[in-house]
Amino acid sequence: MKKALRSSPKPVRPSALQAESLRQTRREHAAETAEDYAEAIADLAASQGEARVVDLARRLGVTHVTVNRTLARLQREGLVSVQPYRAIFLTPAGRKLAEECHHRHSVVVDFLKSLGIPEKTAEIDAEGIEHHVSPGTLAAFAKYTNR
Amino acid sequence: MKKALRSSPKPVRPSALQAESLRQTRREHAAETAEDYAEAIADLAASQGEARVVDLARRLGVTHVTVNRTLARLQREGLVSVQPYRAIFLTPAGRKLAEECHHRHSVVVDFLKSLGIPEKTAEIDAEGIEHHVSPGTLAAFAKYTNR
DNA sequence: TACATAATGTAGCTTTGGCTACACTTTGGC
DNA sequence: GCCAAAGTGTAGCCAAAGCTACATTATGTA
Repeated sequence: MKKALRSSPKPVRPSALQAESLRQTRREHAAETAEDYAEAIADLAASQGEARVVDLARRLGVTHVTVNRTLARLQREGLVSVQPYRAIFLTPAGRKLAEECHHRHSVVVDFLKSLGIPEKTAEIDAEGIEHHVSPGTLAAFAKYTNR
Repeated sequence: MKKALRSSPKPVRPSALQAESLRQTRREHAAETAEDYAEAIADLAASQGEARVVDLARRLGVTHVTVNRTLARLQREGLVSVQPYRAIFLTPAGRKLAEECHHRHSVVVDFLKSLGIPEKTAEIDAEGIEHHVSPGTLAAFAKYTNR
């Protein structure tokens, strides 16, 4: 084998770190859906009294079928409580998650706006960014916003 | 139906905007993998002369099987060129993507570090954030870093 | 040159999250 | 109280991205 060319034992850059970062990013991904749902359910409950499947579907931009199946998973995971043809409720764990998400979302949006980014762009980018912000980075964002 | 409670025609918050944001975030998601692969291949080619499946697997933190199947997709999409048992090459489109990603990654990492976030955290968070940063936000990041 | 080992490829499974099409419940209004 | 329409549920399809187990190819070295 051409040792010099193929898989040198100690690569120039710490690929192990990058691999771990990417692995973490991927792991987070399943949780992102849960966060979006929790936040949407909390919002709907606050603004309309209860969250229904159609409302969630509209809100999340998917069909009611996808909402249904995802809710089943979230129930397995103990975040929501669903009964056929009834409104959707967050469990205490789900409520906690929703609150954390809402807070994180606000911090990210405010931070982006304080950088001079227009509201609409800030909202769109925050939706993607918020799930990947570590506590330390979130704190730095908050600190900058209130500087 | 309880009109007041269920799916009021004009919700308080612009849920259509949120739905669109989320839809966009999801759409981007398939592209994230492509970006990670393009960047990794370019990096490996630069540092080791060529990119091989095992190197990519190590780098991305997945098995060689996953790398293989993903490469097949990226070839369908015209980003890489692969031949059995041969090194992996980026097409011009793939190279362009890799350069953009590398640039975006650098900007995000430098920005986070300039906020006082430690290098390691900055790297990890950037890996998740970089795929969701719009051009406008990226420009704002760069401007802040060089302020 | 032969062969052991590393690299690569393939088969087939899983989960997640999309979808359409169709079936069944609820419910508001007549 | 009926019934159409809205809401909800189910069946079954797809693609992406992960995996293990096994088969095949390349290649450095003895």
